[in-house]
Formats: sequence, C-alpha cells, structure tokens
Amino acid sequence: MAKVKTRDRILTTSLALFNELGEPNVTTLLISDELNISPGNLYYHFRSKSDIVGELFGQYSHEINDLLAIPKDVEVSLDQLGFFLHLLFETIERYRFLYHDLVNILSRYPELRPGFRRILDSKQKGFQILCDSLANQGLMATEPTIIKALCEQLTLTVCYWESFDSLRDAGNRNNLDPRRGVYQVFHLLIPHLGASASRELYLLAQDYQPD
Amino acid sequence: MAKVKTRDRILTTSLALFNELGEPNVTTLLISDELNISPGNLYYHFRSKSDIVGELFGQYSHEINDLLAIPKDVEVSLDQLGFFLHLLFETIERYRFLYHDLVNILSRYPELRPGFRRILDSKQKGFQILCDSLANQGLMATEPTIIKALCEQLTLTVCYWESFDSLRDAGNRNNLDPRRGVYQVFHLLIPHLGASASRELYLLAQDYQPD
DNA sequence: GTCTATATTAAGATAGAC
DNA sequence: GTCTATCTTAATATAGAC
Repeated sequence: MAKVKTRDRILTTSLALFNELGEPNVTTLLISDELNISPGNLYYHFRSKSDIVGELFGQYSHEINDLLAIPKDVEVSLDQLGFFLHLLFETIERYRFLYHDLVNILSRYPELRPGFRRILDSKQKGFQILCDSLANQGLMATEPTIIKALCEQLTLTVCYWESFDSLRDAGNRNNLDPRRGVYQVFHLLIPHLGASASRELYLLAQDYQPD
Repeated sequence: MAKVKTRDRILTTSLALFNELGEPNVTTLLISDELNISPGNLYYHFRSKSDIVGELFGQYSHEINDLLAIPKDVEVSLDQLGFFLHLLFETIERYRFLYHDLVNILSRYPELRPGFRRILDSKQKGFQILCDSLANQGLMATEPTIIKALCEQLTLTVCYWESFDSLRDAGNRNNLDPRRGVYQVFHLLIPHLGASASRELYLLAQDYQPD
C-alpha cells in the first residue's frame, strides 16, 4: 500500500469537487480542507488554481484523444459501436465539470480554448470515420451533407448529454449513468440505417434502456 | 422619444453584458459603469444582483412559454415549422447566458431550478405536439419510443446548439445566427420523414444553409 | 432617484517557521 | 513537504448626503 503522492491526491480530490459542486464554487481552501492539508501546502504543489484545472484538462484531453484515435479503415460492428460510446460517455462524464460552466471556464482559463476546439474536432472526425465504416458496410446511406450534420449532432450530444440529463433530473436521482447517453446516440443513428440494421440497433438499444 | 426608465435600462444592459462576457464575469460595478450610473443607484432599483438575474429569467420564461403554447390539434406545415424553430432559436439566443454557465448559475440562484425544469418540459411537450402533427399528416412514423427519443434530442439541441456552435467557432466569426440551428434541427427530422416529405425538408434546409 | 464613500466578505496567493 | 499567519484584491451590498 504505497502512499499516494499529495500532488495526485490534490488532483483527484479537485476533480471530484469540481464535478460535484462546479469549478467556480470550489475554492483552494475547500480542496485543502477536504484533504486535511493546509492551503499553503496546496500552493507548494500547484502555483495556482488554474494549474490544477489545466492539468485536469490535460488528463481529459489525453484520455479522449486516445479513445478517438480510430483507424481510418476500421470495420465496426454495432456492438463495438455501443462499447465505444459507453467508454466515450464514461470519460466525458468523469470530467463533466468542464462542460457544465463552459463559458466561465474558458473566460477564466483562456489558454484552454484551443485544446477544447481540438477535442471537438477529434470527436467529429472520429464520428465521421465510424459513419464511413457503417456506410462502407452498406448499413447507412452516404449523402455527405446528411452525414456531416449527423456527425455534428453526435458531437454536440456526447458533449452536452450529461449536462442535459442531470438538469432534467430533479437533482434527486443522482445516479450518473453513461448508458442513457448511449441509448440516446443509438436513437440518433437508427433512422439513418437500412431496415435490417435499423431493427438490430433498435433492439440493441433496449439493453441501454433508461429505467 | 420618452425617456427609458433606469430600471429597464439596467435590465437591457445587464442582459447584453451577461451574454457577451458571461454572467459570473459581470459585476454590478461593471453594469453601473456601462450605464454611467453609480453602483448605489443600481442597488436602489434592484436589491441584489440575483434580483436582476431572476427578473431576466422571468422574461425568458415568459417569452419561451408563449412561444411553446402550441394548440394540441395544430396541423403544421414544414414551412411553418421552420418559422417556429427560427423564433425559438432567436429567443433562446437572446438569453443565451443562462445556458452558458448552467451549473454555476443554478448553484448561485437555486430558486431558478424549478423554472428551468419547467421550461425543459415545455420544450419537450411542444416538440411532442409538433411530431404528433407530422405523424397525423402521415409524414412521419409513429413508434412512440422513437418519437420520445427524438423529442428529447430536439430539446437538448435547441438548448445547447448555440453554446456548441460558438465553441467551435474560433470566437472569430462572432455572427450569431439562429438559421444554423434551424438547419441542424431540420437534419434531425429529415431521416424520420417519409421519402417525399424528407426530400422537401432537405430542400427547405438549403435556405438555412451555413455559409 | 441619484450620488460618494465605505463596510463586509471571501477568494487567490505568499512568507517564513518547522 | 507541510504548517500558520497574513497580504492583496475584488465583489456584493449599505449608509447617508444631495
């Protein structure tokens, strides 16, 4: 049971607090309180709060880019697609604070803006590859403007689904679940698929059914 | 040219600044500076900053509910649908600051949460009525779970489209345009429509084309 | 109804001892 | 590497004169 480094404990606890309370509501004092360390100690490990946010964003950026590095010639099954989406939602939800107060975060940490845009781009390109794969397998029509709008819609949805879902929720349910996101994205794809694949995905979506 | 009341000028200017800079970045001092009045004067008209935010939310809530009060038995054409969506996006964009830092705003003004959820509900119900109308005209299939997922998707999209659109934008373009939102929503509907209506909406979408 | 001056509070951050 | 004590800054809000 090696002792976890204070620096890493700060990152873990900050992330948890940011997600739970919203980044603007989390002070450096609260973070150090939660860890039972002094504020001075926190500032020994990080020169500023923005360094913490920046490092967490770097982690997110790294994880999401790994996930979205999809080979161009992939032949993806609907099952694999569900698995991929599950991972994607899970990752985004783990860093959900970034999307909860986006304008505020970008205005206070403007250095993150290019990174945010790159991630948006990666997501859209990743979806493009996946749609191309479905099209190549003859499962989906190939009208480029339709596919482009669909990929934008997929990108928007993975970014904001969790925010939307938890807003609807009375704040009571409290149980975050990436499965609802996968269900929703499946229903974005269903009407674009041919009859047989459409039916297959519809049934697969039941496994991700809310409630 | 009747003189506009200070109270109303405060609301108008606050809304503009909130949308431009993000609500958390707009101090009461900045608002009063912008209006060339003293901070004390501002606090004569509003007991607190949250009163300003609350009143603006009330305006938004009122406008959006008026718009979403769609008669149950409406028979809507695709043209009319486009017009409706244009108004809807325009209204939401006029109060876009509310969705830009949602978690932060809800945590600082928790009294707004029920209203937010009611609006979400109105939107989804409004879309349900519109989809029912299309279904009744034989333009769209009627599978209830499909329609429900679609209405959720429409609701998510009208709420977050502008946020998404301006994030992608280098922040350079700067030209807010509800038409891009309408285009996007049309492309959510297109694959659900029968061949003829689908084609019609696809062509209609050209009028709302980006670029 | 509007002003100036100021009280209050709380955040981010640093200095210096241990 | 960690602590306590403190500085600095800035925002919300109030008091009292005009």
